[in-house]
Amino acid sequence: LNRLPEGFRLLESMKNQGCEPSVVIYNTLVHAFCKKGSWNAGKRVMMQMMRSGCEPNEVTYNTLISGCCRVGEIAEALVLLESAKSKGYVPDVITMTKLIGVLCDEGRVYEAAELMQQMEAKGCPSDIIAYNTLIMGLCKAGKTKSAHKILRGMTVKGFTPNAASYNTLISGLCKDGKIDSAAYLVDEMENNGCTANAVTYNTLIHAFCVQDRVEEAFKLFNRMKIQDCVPE
RNA sequence: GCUGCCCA
Repeated sequence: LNRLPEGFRLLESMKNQGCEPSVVIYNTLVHAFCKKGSWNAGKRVMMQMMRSGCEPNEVTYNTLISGCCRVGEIAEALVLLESAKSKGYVPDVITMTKLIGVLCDEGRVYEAAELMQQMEAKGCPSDIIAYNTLIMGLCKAGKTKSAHKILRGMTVKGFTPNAASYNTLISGLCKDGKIDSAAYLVDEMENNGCTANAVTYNTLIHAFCVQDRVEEAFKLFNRMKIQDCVPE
């Protein structure tokens, strides 16, 4: 990583020899900077590649947007998203999910939900993980009720909630002190063909213990053994 | 050449 200047020098000599660096080479440099946490250096590389007549592609944008998300630079990420869109690029679900997650972390859940709406409207299909990320954001914002609504809504859109979906909501409810609703969700998840796993039980057992409801914790512990789910 | 989710 301290050899980035060398990379630049190499780039220069390539150009001097009339060998134009490919997009992939530029992207590699952008990635190196982003991994280091300096998206702005990455952006400078992008500007340089444009100056040399090499158009950034989807990967360039995905890399830079991810780099911004990694350090919580939301404003810049959104700017990049716009310029990507203006070039007709559709960032992939993974990049979008990172943005959604980072927006949620900042408490900007509403914008996150909107972003997801937009991508679906664009025919860029979201997926379970994107939904789970949003559900988590809603839980963190204390909106467990909306989170539950989303979880039910995703079924309608053809996505089957998985264990992580339910675990996220269960965890959110527990942190909100609503252990009983959380425990009830286990039934709901199993009625929907989703098996409770070790994370599910861990979450609930921990929550019951914290509230000194040890007998109930034990009940779950036994149930988990009956389902031969490996305790951690 | 980029790559996202659940408890502790």
